[in-house]
Amino acid sequence: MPELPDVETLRRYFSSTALHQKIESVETNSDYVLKDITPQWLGRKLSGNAFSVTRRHGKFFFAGLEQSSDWLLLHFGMTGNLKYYQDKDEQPQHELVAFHFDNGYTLAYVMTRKLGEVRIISGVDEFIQKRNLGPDVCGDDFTWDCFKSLLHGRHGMIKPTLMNQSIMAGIGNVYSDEILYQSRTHPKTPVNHLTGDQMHRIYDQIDKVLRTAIDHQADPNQFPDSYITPLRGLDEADCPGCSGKLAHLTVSGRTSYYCPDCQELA
DNA sequence: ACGCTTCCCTGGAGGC
DNA sequence: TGCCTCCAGGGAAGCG
Repeated sequence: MPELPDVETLRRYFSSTALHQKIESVETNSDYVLKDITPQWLGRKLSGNAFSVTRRHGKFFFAGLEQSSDWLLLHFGMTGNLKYYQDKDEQPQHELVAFHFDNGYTLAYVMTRKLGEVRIISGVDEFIQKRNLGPDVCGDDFTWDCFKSLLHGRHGMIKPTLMNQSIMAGIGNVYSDEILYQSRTHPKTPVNHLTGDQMHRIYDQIDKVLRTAIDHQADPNQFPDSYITPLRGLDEADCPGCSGKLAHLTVSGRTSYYCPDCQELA
């Protein structure tokens, strides 16, 4: 479920392992995830070069190159991961693309369900514009005033609004549930029915929940006891905040976990 | 403008 | 054991 905290954790992993090493070759085991490029072209673009810097916007990861203005773009879909390894017997299953470095190590782009994306792009800001991505919800420009104006005039339900990457970038199904649980808001609340206080709670919890998740390497098992993310998928789990049970419903085609008592629909 | 459905993909779970 | 169906979830596309 790579959402913002997962991708940020992967970005840090990439930065701590794969920077400033000469890329010897690039091996593509499934070209399904390659968009607009061939394995040969990907290899030609990267071989002999080195990654020098990383960026993230929402759920998109970018690695800049030392001797070129191009960027490698990775999107991790629902099941994407990275693994840096040396021995061949450590090679992960479902390694779709392998970046081989001249120090003998390999960085693997791993994904069971192939709903990911690998591209070479010429500019990050240009890509963000072209994809029509909203501001990154952990970015400096995602202020309270910004959040207010993004919601202004909208009539849709709050959960799909938080998940809409062209309104704001980074929140997916799992973390929208946590943010709404922590701010005691029903996922189906129409945006124009939110009170000012409720909106402020949601804004505060976007920051709090995502930073808490990043601080714990996006591992739900390490999240605070007051969080419901670790309880996803359990049947009739106890609500951490009241004596009731958690429930789930479908909102715009996705399963939403919530507490019917703590998150009443106004 | 918004929500709903369908599709993409694959592995794990549950029913028969 | 094996087959079938459903589900997970990010995102795009098409429809009403």
